[in-house]
Amino acid sequence: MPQRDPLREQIIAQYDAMSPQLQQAARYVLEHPDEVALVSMRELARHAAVQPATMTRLAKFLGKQGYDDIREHYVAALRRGSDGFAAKVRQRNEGARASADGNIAAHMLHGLSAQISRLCEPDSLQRLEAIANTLKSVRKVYVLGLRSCHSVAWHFHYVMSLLGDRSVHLDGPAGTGGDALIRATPEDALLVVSVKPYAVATLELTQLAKDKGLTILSITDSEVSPLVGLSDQTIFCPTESDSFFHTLTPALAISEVLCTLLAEDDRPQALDALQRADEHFLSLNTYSSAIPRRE
Amino acid sequence: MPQRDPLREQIIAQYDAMSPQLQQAARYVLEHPDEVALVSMRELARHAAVQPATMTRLAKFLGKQGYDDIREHYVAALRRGSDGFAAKVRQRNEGARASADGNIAAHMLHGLSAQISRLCEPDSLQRLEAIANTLKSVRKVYVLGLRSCHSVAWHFHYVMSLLGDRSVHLDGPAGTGGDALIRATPEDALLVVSVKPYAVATLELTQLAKDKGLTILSITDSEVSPLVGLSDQTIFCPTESDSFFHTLTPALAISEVLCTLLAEDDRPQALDALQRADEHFLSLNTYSSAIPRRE
DNA sequence: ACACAAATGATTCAACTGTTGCATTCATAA
DNA sequence: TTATGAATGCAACAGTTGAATCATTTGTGT
Repeated sequence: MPQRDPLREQIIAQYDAMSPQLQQAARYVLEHPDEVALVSMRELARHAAVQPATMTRLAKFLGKQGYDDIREHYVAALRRGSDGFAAKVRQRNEGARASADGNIAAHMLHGLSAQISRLCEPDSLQRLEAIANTLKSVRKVYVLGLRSCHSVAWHFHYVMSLLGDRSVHLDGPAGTGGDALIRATPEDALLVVSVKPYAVATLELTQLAKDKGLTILSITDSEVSPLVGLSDQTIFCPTESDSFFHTLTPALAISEVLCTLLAEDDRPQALDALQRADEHFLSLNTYSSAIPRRE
Repeated sequence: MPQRDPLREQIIAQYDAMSPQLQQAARYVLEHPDEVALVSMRELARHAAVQPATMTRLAKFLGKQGYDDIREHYVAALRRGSDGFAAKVRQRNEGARASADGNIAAHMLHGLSAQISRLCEPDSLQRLEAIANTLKSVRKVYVLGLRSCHSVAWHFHYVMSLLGDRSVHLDGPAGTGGDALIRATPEDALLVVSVKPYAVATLELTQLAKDKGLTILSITDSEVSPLVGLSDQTIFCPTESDSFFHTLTPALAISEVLCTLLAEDDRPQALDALQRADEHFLSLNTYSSAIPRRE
């Protein structure tokens, strides 16, 4: 499928020699080749969060005479790709063959894609927004997810911790995970993630939080999950997959959507918090090279 | 192949009512739809042997507000067409736009769904299978994912740990995460997950593992990720999302697919391992045994 | 601490974009 | 023929494009 693309290869080859801004521009070009052909340089630069001049400089850096040389390349590629439908038919066939060959991976990915897209049903969206609204209004958010759900809970907490200090992750070594609930009040909420089989510790901690008067929000897998009875609000994530295991990809998607809704609620504050996080990590040398700019 | 194109049909329907010049312009547009998206109006007019103004007039004649409406139509068509794989995605996107009155959640979920479905491209599938094959053949799998990628790495390790003891998670308190590499040998592999911005510690540990002769497999976000140069095999996951944050949902999907491929490789053994895990958890009362009755 | 070079941001400019109003041409009917 | 109205060509427009220039910041070696 990947037709040889000399310019693309050239960009990759010279990438390491570029300045940070040039890298950012180059990376965007690599990831959105069609856009280069379809929009103006300035718009491309805006999307890449880069100065327009940087695109020109990228062209010069690659030895081209100007940005138009780059665009011309991608225009030509797009022309070739779209007109001769021989290429397209070939692509289709390859894809079809791959997925028909009893290819587990393709089948599973299709399934995941469908499950996530099914989360767009009105009912789910409504629940998502409702939970997001509750999360906005509370003082602190305690996040609980054990065993397989740890990844989802942790990720939610991690993103939230970049935005402020309202999130507390209920986890820790030596069974101390629930200790943070000591200071919880009825003005707080517990976001709990659990899918079948439901860990006893999760249910117990949830019950404890409920007794303390916290608002219980849950991400779980079924109407008959034991969490439903304990929760004020619930959103359901599909977990069925081709394999022995439950999938947590839809649950993670839900958690990411929640984070986005929360951040979007107060954009300026979110941007401010992220700015501060950036500076923090910069001074700690946490990340390699440049930290991506946000607009 | 010609998907339903309302504008095209409209042009054909109104063709007979057009003046000769308009017909000439319309004819050229019909026969070279890509050109409309790829070149300027004046150039298009030149190729069609028509006055520039005629193109504007054609747009008005079709009830559009201006030429840009026509161009936008063909740009959109080209965007979708070049995706090749995303015939379904197209429908979804249209649906999303219709139902999304600024609905962030729906838009984001649609995007995630599309990204995952794009992983079904032959190139990605091939990389997935290749990595799975390598993973099958090695002695131990060390799993590394820091910061935002922790969730993916941890989840992979968790699932693998249910299947056997071949997986080692490189994480731990007090910066001891890399210590497990002490006993690593060239017969082992490192599965490393990292997306931009790349944590320095991740790159350093990966380099260390590479020096020790391990096979390096990586899940990362770009051809120009610093991991590419360090890795024997790489699979790419999209990370773009509507929000400030990168999304890790596609990366998690990839990791789950890898787990499935590994488990599927030796079904009986996987089932056996799971059986033993079940018994273990049962004796520990880890999971809530019965789903609570409700009426 | 300093100077120096590279990288980046801001400003400016000529060329080009799509659009519009007006002049010209053309076909047709009286 | 001439009058009439549509179709067409032309020229000028405001806005945008990609590029060049200069000022400022940033990083680096001494």
